[in-house]
Amino acid sequence: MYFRTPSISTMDYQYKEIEKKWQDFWAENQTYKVENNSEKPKYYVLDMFPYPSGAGLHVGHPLGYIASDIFARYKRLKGFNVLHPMGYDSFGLPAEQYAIQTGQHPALTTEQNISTYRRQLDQIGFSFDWSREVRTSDPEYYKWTQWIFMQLFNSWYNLEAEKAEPIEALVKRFEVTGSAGIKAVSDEDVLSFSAEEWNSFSESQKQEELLKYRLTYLKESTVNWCAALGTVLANDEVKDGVSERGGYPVEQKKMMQWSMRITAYADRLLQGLDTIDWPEPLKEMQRNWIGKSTGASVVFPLENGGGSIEVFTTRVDTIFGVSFLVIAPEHELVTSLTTSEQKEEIESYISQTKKKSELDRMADTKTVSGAFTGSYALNPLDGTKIPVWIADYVLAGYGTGAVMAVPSGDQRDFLFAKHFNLPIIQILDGQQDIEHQADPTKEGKYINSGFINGLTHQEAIPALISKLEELNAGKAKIQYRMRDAIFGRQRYWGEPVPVYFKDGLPHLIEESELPLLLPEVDKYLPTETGEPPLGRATDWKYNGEASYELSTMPGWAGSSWYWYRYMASAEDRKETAFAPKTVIEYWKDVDLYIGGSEHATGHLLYSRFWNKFLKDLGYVVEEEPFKKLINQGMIQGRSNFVYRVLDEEGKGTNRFVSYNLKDEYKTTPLHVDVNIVENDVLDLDRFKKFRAEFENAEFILENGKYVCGVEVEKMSKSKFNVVNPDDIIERYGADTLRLYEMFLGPLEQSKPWNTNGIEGVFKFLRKFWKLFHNDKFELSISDEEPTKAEYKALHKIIRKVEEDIERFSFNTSVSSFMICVNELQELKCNKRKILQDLVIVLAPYAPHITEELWSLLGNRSGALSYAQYPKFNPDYLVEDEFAYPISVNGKMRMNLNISLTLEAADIEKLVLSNEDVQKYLDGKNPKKVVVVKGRIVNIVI
RNA sequence: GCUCGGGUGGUGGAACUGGUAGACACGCAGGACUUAAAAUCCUGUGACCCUUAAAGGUCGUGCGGGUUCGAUUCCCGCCCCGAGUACCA
Repeated sequence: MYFRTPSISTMDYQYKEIEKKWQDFWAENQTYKVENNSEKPKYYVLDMFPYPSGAGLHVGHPLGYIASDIFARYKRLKGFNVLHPMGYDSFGLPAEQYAIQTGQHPALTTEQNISTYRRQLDQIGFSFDWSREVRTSDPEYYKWTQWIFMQLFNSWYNLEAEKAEPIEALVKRFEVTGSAGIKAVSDEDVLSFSAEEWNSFSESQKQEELLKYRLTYLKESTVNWCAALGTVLANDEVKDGVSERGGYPVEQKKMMQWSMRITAYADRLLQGLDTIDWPEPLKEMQRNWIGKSTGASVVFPLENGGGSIEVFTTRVDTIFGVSFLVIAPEHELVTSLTTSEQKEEIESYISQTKKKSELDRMADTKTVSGAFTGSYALNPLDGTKIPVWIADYVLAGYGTGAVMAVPSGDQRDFLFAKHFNLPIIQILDGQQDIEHQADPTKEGKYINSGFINGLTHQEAIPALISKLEELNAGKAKIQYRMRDAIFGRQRYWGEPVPVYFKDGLPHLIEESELPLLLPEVDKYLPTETGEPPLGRATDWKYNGEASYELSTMPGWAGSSWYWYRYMASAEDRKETAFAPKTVIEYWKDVDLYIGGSEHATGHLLYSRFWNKFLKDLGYVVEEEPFKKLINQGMIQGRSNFVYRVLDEEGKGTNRFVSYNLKDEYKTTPLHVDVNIVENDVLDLDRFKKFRAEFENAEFILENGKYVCGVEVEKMSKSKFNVVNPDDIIERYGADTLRLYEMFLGPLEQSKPWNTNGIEGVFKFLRKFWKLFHNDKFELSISDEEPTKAEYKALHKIIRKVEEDIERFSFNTSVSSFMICVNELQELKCNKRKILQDLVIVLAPYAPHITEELWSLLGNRSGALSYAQYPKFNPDYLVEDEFAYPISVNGKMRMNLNISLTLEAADIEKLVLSNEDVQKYLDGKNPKKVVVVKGRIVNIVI
């Protein structure tokens, strides 16, 4: 027997002292500092880093971090060299909005917010290697974000090689063979020129042309302009026609903007999804966002010569069913197509459309509207005259902004044709009921369709494509929904773009001049002339003369490569690369990434894009950055309500009625701070202090208690339902918080925060503590050989936790820990051979209490984190008997203990001869007896 | 509308490949200890029926069907909730 006197252990479980002690120990001893060279296999566990907001962490934020920390700690025990870093996505709008209101520099608020976050994170006992922290707003970091921007500027996408290449390679080809034979992803308006012509271009002509090929480029394009935020927004930052942050209106506006040629990677981004282990809904969202459709582009010549309308269609086989063309009201040909008779009608329709906001236009998809231009196009295959209409159901931004309308096959075209009385032509004998609705079928043989009459869908498509190619009137085409990403923001708190302007053309600054620091400004608002805030910086010129780009980079810039910066240790960061090549070759990619699904089409798509680009240039080694990804569910708020009694006039009194009695009164519900409610029972004294007006409140109680109402809502201050992890830790400790967040349910499911069950988890830890101590709370450990039952309890949990962690089922291991401790308590087990292994198994979940017990057991402090996970021995679980459930006609009737050495035939005999079974048989012979060894017996009568 | 999740006790949830539905925990009820309270421990707890009790029976995983010796799990049809997306030609 071991006894230990003074110190923490002579008392009940003292989580506060224990947790403080070990958090300090880990920090002082740099327990979780990772080396970049190791004999061990690597494992990279990454969390989506937070934006450090002023509100601090609430109880929902750490959910994913706890899961990833358990995983990281588990992998260490399993002998992996684990990279588990944390940092801050510290550029962003809220700090800047705050700066605008208060004049305080965003760097300052950001710094303060970060220290709050850090304090809160440290309290939870994460095993992060803080020596590798990154902050996207740190010049030492954004230097490399700017550097990557420069690489993009200096690259083009070669479709033959299917990868990005240095722009010099393109220049060389222009110099030797001109533009002929170049297959590149570029703007549409690229010039055709010979080598001689290229060589005779002026420098600025050359630069202008190259800009059309660069992977980041400046171009006049239609952007989402948000006046309230004073900036453009990317498509993924606009939701339902309003800004995602703040919900301000967004309008379409033409502006000169930096863009990223992400469309060059559309197909690789799509293909890559098949190679990574991500949640299916997330992959689906990315597929939809990329929106690949295979079809054909067809050119319809105009009747009066001079020009044509190009359309994109996925059903070129329906071309003989086209009875009109529709172009978007914004289409560039609208003016020239409009005849003088139709001018008034068209103009009134366009002004009508403009008045409709984006939101109305999306909401109202039922009403059919449009106007006839007065002009006709010709079907390129048979010369049929086809009227050209405009309508707002055709979007300017997709395809060519023009469609060929086939009313018999497309419901929208059908409605339009019915409304304006246009012909509906059947094209397949398989189409049904086209008097009443369109039938998009591909079944049957073509009719009314010229040379494809009698063909099937399969046969018609290639025949049409080759015919169209022959006539020079169309070709097969693949269309993507995804657009190039706008990359500039007219804001202050972001990375400056390392570009200056000379003769109206952009030029990169020298690499040696990085980082281009964010200049000081007097105010964080646009200038009087409407330029972005950087326009306020005085004397901010390149070489004292040339203007810098005044936009800054968008929020996603810094987060599109940060996982590589973590690979670089503090020493590595002195080197001249974002991370040393050897280090990137060691860590390669992220093995497990945990974060929210809200980043599906933003961060996760841009990161994959930049990763592929960096790989093309040879800076990184993997095509996909995040091998496995898990979405943690959202933790919603759980609001509590009190019910204020109303008097006859409907005015609020100072009486409050308990939830189940409220229907007997006229009441109005009132949010009450969830922190003064426990298990939905209101703490009356604290309620009286909650607000001055409640000081003399009276209560109508049920069973002596005031029961509150409950509703699930978003966690927010105004609903008084925010639960701060600090409060939970104060009351129960970090280990309880960690276990409880996992115990709440499956990681990926969204669920409301509800502290109702937290006591059970806390009790479990106290029981666990007691296993090591006697009634006087003195350490009491036995070196005796454990019994079979004790070994069995231990080895059950060893295996269970392994299985659970590998499938990210953290909630079920917590239950199993409880079962194990209950069993050991029952067995009064205090044997070292059992408890020490149990300490290791529990360590990833509850690192503080286990460290304390580990050292109380006489082990070296801190060594627990790198201990060896106990080896599961199935021998301990072997049973010689099993209580077979005996079913009769599928209904479980009883259990019979039968030796597991018996085979099916013997079991059957044994069961049928049993007295109780005989009762069910009632003298009859069973029709069939199913025996599954070790599982079940089913008797069919 | 389309796509993807999900419907299990009073509550959170468990049941991993078709094999004892409701583990574990909360809550609730009763009891022990205590002058008392807290803490702790013990017992019970899906619904209904029968019974003094022991025991027993019927129903039961959103609804309706199917496959199977056996279905929360597989198949078909429907209802409800949540998320994403939306005139994408």
